[in-house]
Amino acid sequence: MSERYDHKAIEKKWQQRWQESQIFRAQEDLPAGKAGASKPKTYVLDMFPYPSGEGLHVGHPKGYIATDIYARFKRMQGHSVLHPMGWDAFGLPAENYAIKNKIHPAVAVEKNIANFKDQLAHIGFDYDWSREIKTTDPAFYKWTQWIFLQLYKKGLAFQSDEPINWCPSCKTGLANEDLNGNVCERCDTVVEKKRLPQWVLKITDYADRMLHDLDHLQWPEHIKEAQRNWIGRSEGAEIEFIVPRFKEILLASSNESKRARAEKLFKASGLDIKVHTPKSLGLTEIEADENGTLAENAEAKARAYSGKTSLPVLAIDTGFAIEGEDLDLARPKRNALGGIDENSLSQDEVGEKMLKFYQGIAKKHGGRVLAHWIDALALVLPDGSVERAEDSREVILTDIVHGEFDKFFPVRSLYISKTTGKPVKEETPEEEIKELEPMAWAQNELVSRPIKVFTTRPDTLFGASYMVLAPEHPFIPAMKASIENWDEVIAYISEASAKTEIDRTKEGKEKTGVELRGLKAINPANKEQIPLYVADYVLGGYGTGAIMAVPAHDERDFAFAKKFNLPVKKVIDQTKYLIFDFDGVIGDTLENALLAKVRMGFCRDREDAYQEMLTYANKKPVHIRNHTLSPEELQKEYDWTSRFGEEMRKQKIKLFDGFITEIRKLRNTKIAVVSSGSNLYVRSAVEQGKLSPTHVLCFEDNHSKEEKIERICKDWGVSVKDVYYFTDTKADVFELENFLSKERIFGCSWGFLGKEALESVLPKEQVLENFSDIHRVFENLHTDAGMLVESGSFDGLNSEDAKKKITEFVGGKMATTYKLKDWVFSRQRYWGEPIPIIHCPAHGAVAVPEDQLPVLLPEVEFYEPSGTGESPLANITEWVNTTCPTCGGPAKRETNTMPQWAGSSWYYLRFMDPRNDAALVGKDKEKYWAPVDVYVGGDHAVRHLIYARFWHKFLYDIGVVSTVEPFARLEFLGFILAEDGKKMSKRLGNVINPTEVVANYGADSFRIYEMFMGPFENTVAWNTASIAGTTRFIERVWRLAGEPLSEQPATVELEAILHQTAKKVGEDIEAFKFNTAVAQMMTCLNAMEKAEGIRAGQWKAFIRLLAPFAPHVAEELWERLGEPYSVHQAAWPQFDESKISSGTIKVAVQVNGKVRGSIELAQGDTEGEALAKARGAPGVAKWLVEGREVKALYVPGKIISFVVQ
RNA sequence: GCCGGGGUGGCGGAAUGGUAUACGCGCGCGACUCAAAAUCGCGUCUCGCAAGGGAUGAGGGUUCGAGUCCCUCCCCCGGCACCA
Repeated sequence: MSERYDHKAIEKKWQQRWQESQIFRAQEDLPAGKAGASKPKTYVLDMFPYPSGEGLHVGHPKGYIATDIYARFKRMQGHSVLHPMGWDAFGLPAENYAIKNKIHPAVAVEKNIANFKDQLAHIGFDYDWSREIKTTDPAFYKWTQWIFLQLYKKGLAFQSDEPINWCPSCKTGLANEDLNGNVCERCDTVVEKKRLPQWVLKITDYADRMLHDLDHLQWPEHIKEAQRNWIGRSEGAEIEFIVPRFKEILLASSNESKRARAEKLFKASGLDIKVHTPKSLGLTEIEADENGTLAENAEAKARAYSGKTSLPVLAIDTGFAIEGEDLDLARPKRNALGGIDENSLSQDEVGEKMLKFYQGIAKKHGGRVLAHWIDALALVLPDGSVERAEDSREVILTDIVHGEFDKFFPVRSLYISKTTGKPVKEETPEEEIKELEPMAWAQNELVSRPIKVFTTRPDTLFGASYMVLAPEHPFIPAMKASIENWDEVIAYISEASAKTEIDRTKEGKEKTGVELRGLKAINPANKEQIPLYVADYVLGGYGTGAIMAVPAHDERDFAFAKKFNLPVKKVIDQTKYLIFDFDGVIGDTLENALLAKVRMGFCRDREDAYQEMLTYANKKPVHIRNHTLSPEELQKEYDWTSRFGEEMRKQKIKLFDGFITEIRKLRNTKIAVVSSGSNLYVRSAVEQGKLSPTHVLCFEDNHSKEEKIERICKDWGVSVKDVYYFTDTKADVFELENFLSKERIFGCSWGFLGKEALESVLPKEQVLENFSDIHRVFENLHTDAGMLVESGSFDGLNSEDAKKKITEFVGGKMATTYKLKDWVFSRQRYWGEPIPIIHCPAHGAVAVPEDQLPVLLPEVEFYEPSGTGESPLANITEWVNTTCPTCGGPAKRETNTMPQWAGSSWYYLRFMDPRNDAALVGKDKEKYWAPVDVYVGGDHAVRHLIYARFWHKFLYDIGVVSTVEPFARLEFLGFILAEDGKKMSKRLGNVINPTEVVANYGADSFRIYEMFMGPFENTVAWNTASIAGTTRFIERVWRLAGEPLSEQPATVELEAILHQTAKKVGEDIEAFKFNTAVAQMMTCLNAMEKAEGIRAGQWKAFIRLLAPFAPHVAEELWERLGEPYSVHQAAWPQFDESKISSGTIKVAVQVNGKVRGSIELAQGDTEGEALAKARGAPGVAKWLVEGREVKALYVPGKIISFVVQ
């Protein structure tokens, strides 16, 4: 075989043969035979491409090659493999392409698909084309529509006209996921908010499950993290703050005790409200003539009259609320209405009269009429809109219309029935009546307005010193009448809404905002009145659109507070205590005493210190650990510690120095020293200013050292009250426990006594044993958590506990919010699946009956978007006009279409059963193939995957699929950049066409090159010059195939390499480490070229290993070896673990950590033999004689290591 | 800012805590050739004549032994980003 490898001819030959023989057709090996011979299955899937007009560049096939290799590998391992391909052909890009090139999108898509398929064909993929699908095929989108209908039936698809993102360039609404920040991801146009009727899918219902199930998926961490980010779950609490509406309130009753009681109750809720009674104001009746002219009155400008009680209802300055459900309506006196007898008139007629009366007053008195006059009325504002009167006390009236009283006058009794819990009725017996809690008074709608906030830190509630509302918060217009600086506020709001979020961010996060003057909120925890602001750093779309601001414990709030000079109140003490038992580290042993002398600089070395101590011992007894030692005993002790204590000694010095270093890094940490104070190390550290203890804990069994401790405290600057004795007297234990009950305490000790003591009073996890623990606990802990201070009865609690307790205390509830928003599912474009809904004037939105699916996308001549927010389909009257499935009456079709992501959210299911007419996937087939075992792709990490997971979980819930997750394993594909390191694009002219590469270098070479470029998930620049390497590799294989095979027994070495290769290639393919698999095959080839001879079995094994990577050349060589077609159906080579090593092992020999030589070890060598060989090894012996050998280490198969001194 | 992943020759990159730089590209030298291409062989981190020494972003720690584990800092890539 001396001819050159003719890749063109050979590739063509086998590509044809594969197609004809259909060997890659996926076959369900259904366990129908039940003989138990069911093959394992593997479903390998690429993210199906959108067939763009640009065609494929070399980056696209990278993933396809990987799945192709994987699929071929699995097939050779005896799996039944599904490896399909299809087209994601709906969507904006296809439509925009069509508009630009003046081709119908359907035509363009067909053309592009043909082009793609042609390009793919040259690379030699094993796709099962019999299962090809495309999302634009009615037989496919019938089921996309079907899924939509199921969602609709379960209430998960609903209509909404909330403002959505509108791209003025693409002329369609977009989902949040379709944006980059605030610009359309397709055209970089800044999106606008537009109110359009939209279909929305309730993806948020699945947020928790999608989050939770991520943990079980074999996906790259960064993709899981992106999903978690996007779902953005945060746990916290919803808490209501109330904003009082009035400074003064008028009670309907003139009962003085009631008045005092009301005032007291308001006060208890933090409301500073003056309560009046008609009597206290000296008001009796309204005085106005029929023209609306009010009589002069120093305080009241009018009075009114009601069926039961005469009372004034016109405000003096600040407005009033009226209590009492028996109060109908504040009415003018009969003479003010022209002396009519109301009873002779109908209610409407009375209304007419009163309307005129009110209008008269409004006209005469500057048009200002205060609320209670008009609680029963609605206001027509200058712009024509109607507003509820009760919210508009200072609105200028141009007109007043009569309204339904009950609807507009929400009076609540301050008394409720004990049994029903409802406001009392007149006939309710006294003993049945229960007064509402103070808070309920305060929360009465007449008295206050609530603002709900979401916070993750309810534990900081006592530190909330102001509130901030998002500019779009509805509270602001609702309270317009009470806002003193309305002009300023409305100016800020309109400015903020004109700014895009990008602008907001660009402005360097400089905080802006405006106070809502005239309003105060009540902090529910401490009843303090706090100001309200509107500021754009609070987002309308997240949480409740309002926050409580805790500047002391939130960065953003802090920045804002600083700018607006707002109080910062610290309520979390982040100080942590570290209890440290120094005596435990440097205990009272001889060794430590000696070391202390050295460290203190009194002695040169240990020996020196000992001599000094010995001199001392000869004069006076030496005390060590409460023992008195004679000089002889001292000598004994010294010898003993010299022998056994060296290691310990070294360690202790390290420990102590290390500890001091670490502890000095700690901030917000108070250090309690456990010490009798005699320890020289501690003293030296304190004296050198390295350590500043704040507390001293004395673990002594009596107070005998009290005096000494106090002296030391003085030296150290520790207050005596911060000394705690730990003795067995109850009082002391109590005191210590008191100190230790602060949960920010950690103990650290290496001494037996100290450690035991600490463990007896601290939870085990708070007793630390080494520096890294200390560091972890003190630096990496959430710095925001801590112990509560200045928080009333909650002082001393830790953040975690306080969260629940404070939330409960203020009547809030624990809540969870998500960043994920419901999926805006309508597109005002032509090229998408029609939404199968019919709008009937009588029955509203009606689902198209399932037997009428698919709703075909009509043929049109003009498919350009209208730009008005109407779909182009709206103009096709013959399509739009239909009949209602419910009543048969005339109705209109929904004209919006689905987004591009619809089809791709379930297509992987269709591949399992692509031609099924009765179901989107047959149950048996689904059970056989699901889930996708390996899913390969890049990009789309968030959107496509989140949408598909959502739909899949829904399909699971309605019993269509049997797995909770669609993609068991995901492999992320790194992109290929152009040779210039930039993204490949037609515009930059740096696109490399795979068809050309294949033509020049061959498909197998191309495939191997793409796999060999680097780790699969890496983004690497294309380098045409480097393909030469893989081309050479293929050609060398070809050439070696021309050599005669050997009849000789295989050499151990070559056999070993082959088994290693079989092992590594298989493992690497499984792990998607194709680059190292290729490297191993190259190594193997190098070895085979150098070998004396290759046996037939070895060569055949190699060809099979190569087959998934280079299917054409492998197939050709396989045939030439006389083996039956096809190599891709041959069995994957097994390896023999015992043959992986070649009998002798080369082992390195280290001396003091440096490699000095290496030896050959035979399989059966014992440790002794190995060490003996190593000692005699060239280059090693010389290093061993130079020093005293103290340690010899043998790690079998790895290394021999000597330590010498 | 937060989260995730990284930082190793001229380049892409290899390395269960065990001889760093496998494999490939590029480059240099040589063989074959009239010559070129192709192919084959040898060499290719760095300082040093050598013995040896030094290098995996910087610094420190643990270990007989660290690219790999721990800590601090710097830089790059990706995601999120005023998310309460």
